[in-house]
Amino acid sequence: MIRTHGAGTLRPEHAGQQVTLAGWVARRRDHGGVVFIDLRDASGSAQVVFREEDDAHGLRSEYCVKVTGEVRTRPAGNENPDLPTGGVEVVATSVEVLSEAAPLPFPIEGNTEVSEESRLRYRYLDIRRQQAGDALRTRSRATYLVHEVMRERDFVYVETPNLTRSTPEGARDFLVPVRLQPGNWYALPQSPQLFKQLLMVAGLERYYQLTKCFRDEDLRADRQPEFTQIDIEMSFVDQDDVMELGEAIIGRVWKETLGYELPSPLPRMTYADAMARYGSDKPDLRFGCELADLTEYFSGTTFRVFQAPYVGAVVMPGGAAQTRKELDGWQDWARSRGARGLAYVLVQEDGFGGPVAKNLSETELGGLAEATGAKPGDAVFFAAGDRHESRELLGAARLEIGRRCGLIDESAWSFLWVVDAPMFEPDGEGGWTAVHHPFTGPKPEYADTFQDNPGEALAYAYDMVCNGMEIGGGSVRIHRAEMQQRVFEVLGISKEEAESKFGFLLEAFKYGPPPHGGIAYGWDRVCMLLTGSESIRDVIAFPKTASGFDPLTGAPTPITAEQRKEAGVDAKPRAQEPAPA
RNA sequence: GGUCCUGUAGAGCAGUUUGGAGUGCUCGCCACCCUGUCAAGGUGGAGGUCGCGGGUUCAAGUCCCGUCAGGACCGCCA
Repeated sequence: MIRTHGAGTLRPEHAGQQVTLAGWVARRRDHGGVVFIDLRDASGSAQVVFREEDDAHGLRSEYCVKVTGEVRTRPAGNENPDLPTGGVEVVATSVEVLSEAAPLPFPIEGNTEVSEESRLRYRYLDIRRQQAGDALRTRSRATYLVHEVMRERDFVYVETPNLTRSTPEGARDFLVPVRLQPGNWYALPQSPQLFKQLLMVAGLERYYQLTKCFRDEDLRADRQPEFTQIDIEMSFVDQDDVMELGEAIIGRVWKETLGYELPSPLPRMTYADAMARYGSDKPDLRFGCELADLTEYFSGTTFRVFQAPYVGAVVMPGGAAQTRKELDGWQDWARSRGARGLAYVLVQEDGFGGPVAKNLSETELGGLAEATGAKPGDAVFFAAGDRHESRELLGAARLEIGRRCGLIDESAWSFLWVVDAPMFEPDGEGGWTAVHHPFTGPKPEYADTFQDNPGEALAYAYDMVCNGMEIGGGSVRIHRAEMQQRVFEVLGISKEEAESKFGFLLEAFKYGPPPHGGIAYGWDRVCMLLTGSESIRDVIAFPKTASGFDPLTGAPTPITAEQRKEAGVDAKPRAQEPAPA
C-alpha cells in the first residue's frame, strides 16, 4: 500500500509515529506561514500541517496526494473535539501530488444541495461526498448481512440467466436481438420467478440470489428499469416458514445497521382489512386517520351522490380551518387522480360547513362526528361510488392529510405483513387477471373451489410493507399441474397458449415437483428506507433518470447501421414456431 | 399518454407578480497578504447564449406559443 494508515484512524496513541497518508485534499486553510490541509480518504480525514518551506500553497481542493510526516498531539488549546481525529495532526515532512484536480462542478465538502442532474452527471464526485458514499457503504453492509443470514440457514446461491425467454408476466420486457439467430430475441428477466421454481423441482430446496431484474415501464422515485431483488424460494414450506425467514433477514439488517429491533413476529393484516381501514394494500401505520365506512350510515340518504355501493370518509384534523383556496385545492388534487372531486363537510363549533352539508339531513349531519370520529374544527372528506376505487381515493387522501398535517412520525418504523390478497381481480373486460402472478396458489380453503367464484378466492400470498411501501412479496406456489390448469382457465389462458409460453415449467412439474413457496425483496427499496433516502436512485451507484437516461455515460445511444445489421434487429425469424396442433 | 413543479455565473439562490441597461446574495475559482486554523480571515479580480426556438412590444430573464432537459404524481409497473 502507498499509505501506512487511514487518515480517519489516527488517534493520540499514534503520536510520535512516522506515517504516510494518501487521499484527497478536502479543505485547505492557508495562513501564509502555516498551511492546514484536511486530508480525506475512505476512513475519514485528518489535519496535516505544513510550514512555509514545505510549499503547500499550490495544493488545491481534491488533489490526490500522498503525505508523509509525524503524528503528534495538537498543541494545547488547538484540539478539535468535534472531529474523531481532532486530538492529533500530522506534521508533514514531504508531500507528493499523485494527481491534480480540475475546478469542481460542485463542492465535495459541506452540505450544499446540488441538483440531482449534475450529481448523476458527475456521479464519481457525488459518491466522494459524504452522503452518497455513506448510502452505498450502508447498502454494502446490509448486503453482507443478508448473505450471512442465508448462509447460516443453508441456502444455495444460484445465478440464473439474464438473457432468457420473454415470459408473460405483468411488465413490458426489455428485448435483446440475437445475432446468432437473426429475428429471434432474448428478453431480460422481470424476475427469476420461473427459474427459481425449476430449482425447486431440481431439489435444491433452499435457493436465493441477489439479482438484477428488468422491467420496461415508466419510472418513479422508487422504480428503476433495472433493480435488485433478494430472490428466495424454499421447498416443503408453508406461508409461515417463508414469513419467518423474511422477518429474520429484515430484522438482522435493521438491528445491525440501525440498532432497531423489529417486533417479532411482525403484525399481520388482511388485505381486506388494509383496504377497509387504510384504503391501501400497503398501509402506512405511522399515523391514524383510518377510513370510516359510511355505506350503512347513508343507506337511506336522499343525497344522490351518496346513493352508491360504497360511501366512506376520512377525517382531516383541523381541516375546517382551511381557506376556500385550500379546499378547492383538494378538488384539483382529487381530479388529478381521476376522481370527480372530493366531497367534504367542515365540522364547526356551531354547525356544519362546506357545499355538501346542505344536501344532508339534520340526522345525517348530527351523527356524522360520531360515525367518523371527527371533532369540531375537523374536515370530513367523502368518497362515494365503486368500493375499491373510493377506498383507494380515500387512502390517497389519508396519506396526503398525513403529510400536510405533519402526522407522520418520520423516526418511526411501521413493518407489517399484508396477507390474504385476492387471487384474481376483474380485468375490466369481463375476465380475470392474477393479482400476484399466475403461479400463486390459493389458500388451502379455496383450493378446490376458486374457479367457481374467482372474485372471492384468496391467494396464499404475503407482502411485507414498511412505512407505506411494499418492500417484499411472495407466495406459496402451485405445484400441481391440475391446479395450475384451473388457474389458467380462470385467466382465460388456453392449454396451447400456456404450453407455448411456459411449457417448460409445466413439463418440469410432471417430474415430482415439491410443494414450494418463496419471496422476493426489492433490495433498492429496502436500502432506500434503511438509509432514509428519498429515492432509490440514492442507493444505486449509477442510476438512470426518469426517462431512462444515464447522464454519466449518455446511454442509451443510437447504433450504427452496421451494428443494426449485425444485431439482426430488422431480421424476420427464419421459421415460425411450429403452430400448436 | 396525461397533470403539475423547476431551468438565471462552476454550485446553491433572489429577481419573473406590475416588461425599462445581466441588478444582486452566499459558496467556489484566480492573484496577492497572512504562523494555529478547522465552514480560517483580509484585499482585489475573473466568470452570464437568463435551457432552446419563435412571437408580442420602442423595449422581454419577466408576457404569449412551441420545444428540450430534470423532478413529483396519475395511467402503467403480477
